[in-house]
Amino acid sequence: MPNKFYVTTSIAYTNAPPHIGFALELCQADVLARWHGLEGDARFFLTGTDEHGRKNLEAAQGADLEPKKYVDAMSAKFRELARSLDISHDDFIRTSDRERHWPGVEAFWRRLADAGDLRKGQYKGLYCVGCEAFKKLSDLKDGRCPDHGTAPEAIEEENWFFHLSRYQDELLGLIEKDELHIVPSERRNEVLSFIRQGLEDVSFSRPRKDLPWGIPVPGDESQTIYVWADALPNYLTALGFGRGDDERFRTFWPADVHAIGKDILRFHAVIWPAMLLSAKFPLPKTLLVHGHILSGGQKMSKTKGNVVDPFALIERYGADAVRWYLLKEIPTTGDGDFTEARFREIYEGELVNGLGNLLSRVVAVAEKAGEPITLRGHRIREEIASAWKSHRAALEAFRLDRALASVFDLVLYGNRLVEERRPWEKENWREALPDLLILLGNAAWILVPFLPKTAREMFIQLGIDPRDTTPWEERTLRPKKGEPLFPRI
RNA sequence: CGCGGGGUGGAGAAGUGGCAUCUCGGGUGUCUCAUAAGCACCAGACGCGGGUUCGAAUCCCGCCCCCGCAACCA
Repeated sequence: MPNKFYVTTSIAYTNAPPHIGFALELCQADVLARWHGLEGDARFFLTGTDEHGRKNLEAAQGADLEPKKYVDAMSAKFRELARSLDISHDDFIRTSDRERHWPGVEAFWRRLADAGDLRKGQYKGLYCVGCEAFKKLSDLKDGRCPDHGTAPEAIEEENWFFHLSRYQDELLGLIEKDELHIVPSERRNEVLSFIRQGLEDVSFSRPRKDLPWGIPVPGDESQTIYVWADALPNYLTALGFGRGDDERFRTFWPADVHAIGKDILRFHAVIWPAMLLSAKFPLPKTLLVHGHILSGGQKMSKTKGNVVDPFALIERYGADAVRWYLLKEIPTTGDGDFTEARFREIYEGELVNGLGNLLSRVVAVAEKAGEPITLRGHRIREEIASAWKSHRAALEAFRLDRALASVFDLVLYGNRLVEERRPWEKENWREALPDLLILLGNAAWILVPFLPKTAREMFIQLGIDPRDTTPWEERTLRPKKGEPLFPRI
């Protein structure tokens, strides 16, 4: 009986085109999914788009499109991003999908209601008439709306509320015991201290007149389900929850990893688990929280003109180069920086001159030997074993950046080995090549979940059949030069 | 005293008590198999001030600076 592994990204909000930050999240989740697949686990990898809400409606109006037409087009761009990044997702859920998403959301809502956790209440907020929207204190400048310069008025409206406060203690206990494991620990601390400050009940609906683009509250057509209760259950609805066919749901829930950004930590670490407790469903096991990608040390913003377009980058350098940068250069759980200059440095230094050139020089010599190479490597067994050991430890700790660094360590070691053994000299190649080929073969295997295309190309050039399970020492390879792994640009 | 992080050579990072590590960039030398790639060596750093200790980047106190959050915005 194989283990199951269910990993998700957050669903991307469609009011703007795909952002490099979402590319990061896709890559992280993809590595975990591919890795578990390789380990023989039954894996399920979900991503998708969050298409309701006021901002989507406004964006559609701004583009002079029907909301549905607008989100169809935007959602397609996110799918396209996943495709061009070689993401291996098994499903793509859309919150506007009335067949696949809505029934589960409604069923989930009813479970919360049945648990006695939904009640009508007064939502108090600061309403800016100019914006026709509620404002947060942090949105205001000197108590005034920055866009209109007017002080918002305090108004109340009737909403459905979720009894979040009821789950405060239970939640605290689960996170303290790491039954809901939050990675990294700084984020866990943040959540714990937030919960200890006391949780308030949270508004789960909006009047339909203010928020017409969304799912109506079951049994109360005057209200629309608000983002938490609409978007978060995507992790369930994609598995078939609420649609009668719930075999996948029974197999894969709870999620093993929700990959999310630090900006939505609270929703995933507090509101979502509380909703699941209320619905009597098991909680996700791990929240993997990544940071933000800055551009030249600054937040990306359209006005600064420093927004990085993932498509242009992939077009120019290839999916694997982008994956390498996002997975290795950006600390998995911290903030990272992105500039094209830095990207080029890494591309040339690590991929062109490092990995690509090493493969190239070893394969070239092996080909010139003019006969198949029988692998009898043994002198580097320790180095290989230690690379795998640190790789695996890093993966298990969700440090994908360090896990990838072990490949680069092998590259550095490989280049030193080439200098030391001088395989291009006739009397040396028989002795030197087996170790070098084994080293590259292992590097390729480590790379499989990270840079799938590159790994495949390495296998081809090395003459390795990835389905072959005989020990390295019993194989004979016929390496053959191909195109450079990473062309100079 | 709202909460949580952080400040290590020119850049990016590792390092929670024992000679400060790695990559990029700079300099010098060198190999010639390779994608004008590789390898070796050199220069260069622990925000500031106290304290604990035989010994502190690491622990404690104070200060300065930066970032995120401060709930209904994904």
